[in-house]
Amino acid sequence: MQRPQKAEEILDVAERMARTGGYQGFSFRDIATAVGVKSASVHYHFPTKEDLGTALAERYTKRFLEALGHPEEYQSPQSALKAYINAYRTALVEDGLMCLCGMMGSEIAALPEPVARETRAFFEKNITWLETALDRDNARQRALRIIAALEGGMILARTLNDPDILDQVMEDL
Amino acid sequence: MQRPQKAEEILDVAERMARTGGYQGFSFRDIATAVGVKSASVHYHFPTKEDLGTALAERYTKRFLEALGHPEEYQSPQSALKAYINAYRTALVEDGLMCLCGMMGSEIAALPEPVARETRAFFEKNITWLETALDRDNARQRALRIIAALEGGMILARTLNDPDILDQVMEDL
DNA sequence: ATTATTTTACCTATCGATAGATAGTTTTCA
DNA sequence: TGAAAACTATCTATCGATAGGTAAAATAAT
Repeated sequence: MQRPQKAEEILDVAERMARTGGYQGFSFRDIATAVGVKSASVHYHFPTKEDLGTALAERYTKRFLEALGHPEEYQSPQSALKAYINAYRTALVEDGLMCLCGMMGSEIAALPEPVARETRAFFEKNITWLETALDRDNARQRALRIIAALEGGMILARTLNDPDILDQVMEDL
Repeated sequence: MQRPQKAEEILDVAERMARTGGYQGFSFRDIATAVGVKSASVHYHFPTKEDLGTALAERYTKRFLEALGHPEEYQSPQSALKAYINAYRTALVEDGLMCLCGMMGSEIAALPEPVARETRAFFEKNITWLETALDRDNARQRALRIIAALEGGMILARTLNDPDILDQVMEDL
């Protein structure tokens, strides 16, 4: 069930492109060139763009949640929240990129259904993670607020070219 | 200096497309078809896509701020904020579309510089508007938080197909 | 030898953009 | 006033580049 190494390489390149220009921001040709193969080889691993987009969102969601671990394992809701916010900060500062699903979420009405479904799944799972981590009244509302602030904060920080904005937005939230 | 009627029609159609699929989400051909002319005629009014994208962001920003009016004219910071939030809710619920500049902001690294500049201007002007409206300590930070919550809230509301999410995110903020 | 992978070579459709032409309108000026 | 010139807005036709996608042949790995 594990993916061939080349397929992972393709996903790596495609993810960077998608987190820069969205679903329409990557092409088989450009990916192939960056990986050092022909575009037909990309089609071999991911027959259609829909397949590639779906795999992209799936892997992104899986990695994101795995990096966080289980919310119950944190010592306090505060430390879990801190880790959650830090995951976004890392994406923004170290990768210098948007959140893949924030990107594709804003394009949701233009996505093929399977890609849209997987994008939705990212947010649903994130909401659940935060609800569990926060564990008190209005947990869902608080989860929504945190995710919205992070996604919007990333847009602001990147657009205005000031990574500190993300921290300013999240301070004491 | 006023734009021909046809040019406005082109911008109307292009805006709807851009607010669905981003900067790469509209094409001269699709716009032309929707307006009922040939793509060469769209190029006549807007020579390059860069020109069209810039005009799109400019007009969007102008209309958005004009609809809000001057922040000093509101009776209280609360009522100004309420009006500001309502502008986003209208965009989401009535138009059923993302904020144009939230959309393009997430794509910022993939935009031609003039389009990126105009997108930045939207947020700078919005921050200034809110800073004036709020008028107290930490006004900039509060402005950033409000805009981030609204842009992120729109993404969540649209992705999860639940307009109420925007209100839940903004409640008492 | 068989399977997994990649390549060559191509297809159709669309992209942004341009050239050249043509009516219709507006402006200039003798 | 009326002819000449310029401008507006559109068209047809085409460009080179790129999009996603496919079939068949070649190569690599087991």
